[in-house]
Amino acid sequence: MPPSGNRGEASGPALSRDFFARPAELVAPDLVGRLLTVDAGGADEVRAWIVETEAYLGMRDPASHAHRGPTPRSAIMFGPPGHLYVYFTYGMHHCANVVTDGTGTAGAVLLRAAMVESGAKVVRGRRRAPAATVIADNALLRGPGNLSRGLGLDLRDNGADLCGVAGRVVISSGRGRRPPIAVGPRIGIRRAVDSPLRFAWAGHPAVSRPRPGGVPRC
DNA sequence: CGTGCGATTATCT
DNA sequence: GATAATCGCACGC
Repeated sequence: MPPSGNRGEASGPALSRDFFARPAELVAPDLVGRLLTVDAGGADEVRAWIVETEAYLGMRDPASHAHRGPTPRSAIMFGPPGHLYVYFTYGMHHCANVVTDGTGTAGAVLLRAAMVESGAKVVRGRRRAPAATVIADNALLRGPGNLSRGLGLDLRDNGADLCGVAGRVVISSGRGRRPPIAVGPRIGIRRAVDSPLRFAWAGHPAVSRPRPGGVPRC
């Protein structure tokens, strides 16, 4: 149960479209520490702090789905910033991205992990764990597949506007200091494996493994 | 601590 | 027909 009436204002204003209209490698670290809200005000509301992201640089990035130009799948990344790009992979997982850069220039930030702030019960209901297994709060939204599953994001959310008035998904600025950021190479890709485009909240227990470089152990 | 593997299907060549 | 921005479990050091 939410402890007390912590309304949306405590998380700061929603990020504007201008925030996303920058190169993905700048937006990605800037999204770490922001608050993600899904289904605000509804019975399934979930709020979570973004703790890990990766930047995909469009046509100049061999690892980006947009590398070879627009296709039916990648077209959304060439559109206006501040929208969701959700894709299905490995026959069973969805991954959620935020579209960046200006209209006509492809770019995206993959949301890799988040820490549940409220709505953990809703998330547990979506994660299918083996019977008698309890998933720790830290692990509920750890990994891009688990994050999308736990937040209920799938292909129906592809193209959703993050900056609209009544959108299902909103990212707000948060309050207080920016968290310390650790940087490392991206995970699970076959090409451009060495580019340091993975960004994480340094030392945060909800970050997926392996932890990016320079993070103090424990 | 690390590496390896199978599950399962939308998307691309 | 091949691939894949994953996950969780198995196994070895």
